[in-house]
Amino acid sequence: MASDSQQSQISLRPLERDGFATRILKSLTAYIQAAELKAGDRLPTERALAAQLGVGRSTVREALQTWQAMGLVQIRKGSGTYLAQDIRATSLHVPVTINLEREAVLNSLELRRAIETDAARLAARRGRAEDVERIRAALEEMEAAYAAHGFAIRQDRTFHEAMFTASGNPLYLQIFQQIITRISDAFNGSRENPFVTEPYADESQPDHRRLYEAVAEGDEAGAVAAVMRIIDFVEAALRHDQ
Amino acid sequence: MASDSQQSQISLRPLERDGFATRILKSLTAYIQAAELKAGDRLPTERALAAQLGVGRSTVREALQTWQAMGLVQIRKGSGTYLAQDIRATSLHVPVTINLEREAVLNSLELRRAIETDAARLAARRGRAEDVERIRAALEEMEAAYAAHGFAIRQDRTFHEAMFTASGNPLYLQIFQQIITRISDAFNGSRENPFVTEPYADESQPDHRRLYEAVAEGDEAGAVAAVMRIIDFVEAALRHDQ
DNA sequence: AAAGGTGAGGTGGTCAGACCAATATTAGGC
DNA sequence: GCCTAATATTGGTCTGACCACCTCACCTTT
Repeated sequence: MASDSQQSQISLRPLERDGFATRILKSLTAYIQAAELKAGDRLPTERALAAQLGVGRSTVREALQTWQAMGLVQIRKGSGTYLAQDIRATSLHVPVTINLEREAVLNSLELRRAIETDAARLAARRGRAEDVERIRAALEEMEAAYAAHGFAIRQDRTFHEAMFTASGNPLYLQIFQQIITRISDAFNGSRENPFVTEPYADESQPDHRRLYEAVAEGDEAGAVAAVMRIIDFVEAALRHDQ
Repeated sequence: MASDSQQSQISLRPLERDGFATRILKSLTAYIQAAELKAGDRLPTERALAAQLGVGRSTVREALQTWQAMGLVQIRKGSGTYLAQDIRATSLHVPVTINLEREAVLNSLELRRAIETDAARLAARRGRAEDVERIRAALEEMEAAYAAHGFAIRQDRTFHEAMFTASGNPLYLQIFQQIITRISDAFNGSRENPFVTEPYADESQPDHRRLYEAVAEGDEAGAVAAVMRIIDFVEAALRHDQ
């Protein structure tokens, strides 16, 4: 019986006899590394891949389709297949399914608060000059855009991305970019006016500057507090809007 | 000039003329909902889908391949295609790419600390009897398994999943299941002995019980503290092991 | 010389039909 | 009744064809 429990716990499954698709992707990964292809570069054509790999074109297509689903490549009809990310052999690709219930945006905001406060704290603790400089640049662009047009959605996103980058934990940036913003986009995409949070922007604008200053000065508590206030504003805007 | 900047900000792109694949998936989603198919159920055969949708079989295959990449279906040669998740029309599927550098596990632990402390706090605040009961059941199973075999990896995971469920924010559970544990698995898979944290398990065992008690009593601070100690042990084990 | 229009070739998108390999089902023998 | 072998079903792959779209060089027009 003890051995039974053990069997079900020890991961004993290095079998996985992959189909062609998996092998093609491995081969392609090796090729991409060897050829030093970067994001944006074009891959060989489907016909060329099929010929060089010695498989049918439909098989190549299914493999590439898989990569597209994982966001690794972008297939453009009539043009070619392009790398969408820098690919390394050690990359792990996981699909995440999110049920867009009514509270999905508020839930994502809760998640954002949890990770962004920590990210701000880490950023203030590290205080790398290079990171601080990038945050400052993003901040000034955001303030300029806001002064000019009254909104600065893209610049705001860039600012927070710089924050997450400065935390030194790439997972934070990934979750922000690939989960939180996508939920937000999906939510905004189904509404008439996507600029839900704009009327509140001028209230949170000063806090963005305080956040930058706190990070620059290594003030962890101040950075966390600034993030809390910023997210409070977003949350208030959302609740008011719903 | 102002209009230029505005153009680049306002999202003016509701075009996206999807290929067949996307339309097939939409149609399939509707069918699955209408037929009330649940996870584990078998989908119609590729040939049947092609005939009913009026498209070629290869097109159906590419669409299903996409779903498999997203983890929605499992395709079994010679048997059929099976639903791997309950699918709703409102589900959002995002691919997340993680670079498994050396520090990926420590990074994932940092992420886990950020979201699990918040999840524990929320769980203690809500204190739903049903959730508390499930946590208790998982705790007792874990303690029993640990007393019997000296390890309880699966039960430990179930316990924490019950915690995340009790938080009321499904995003937390998803990130734990689909990102954190997969990073951990990928890391363990490449090592001789996957039970890295086991020698430390008996130290963190009491804290699991304290975490349960804090949640049951609505003690938010106590729950957060217990999570912190648990993750401290895991982190210590990791650092010691590396 | 610069702007806009045109056409040929390249590339992904789709289809049909065929055969293979793994699995599931059925029919047969004990 | 149970095990086994023949058969049917289903996904996996290949081929070759045609279409729709994009690119880009070439040409016309201004």
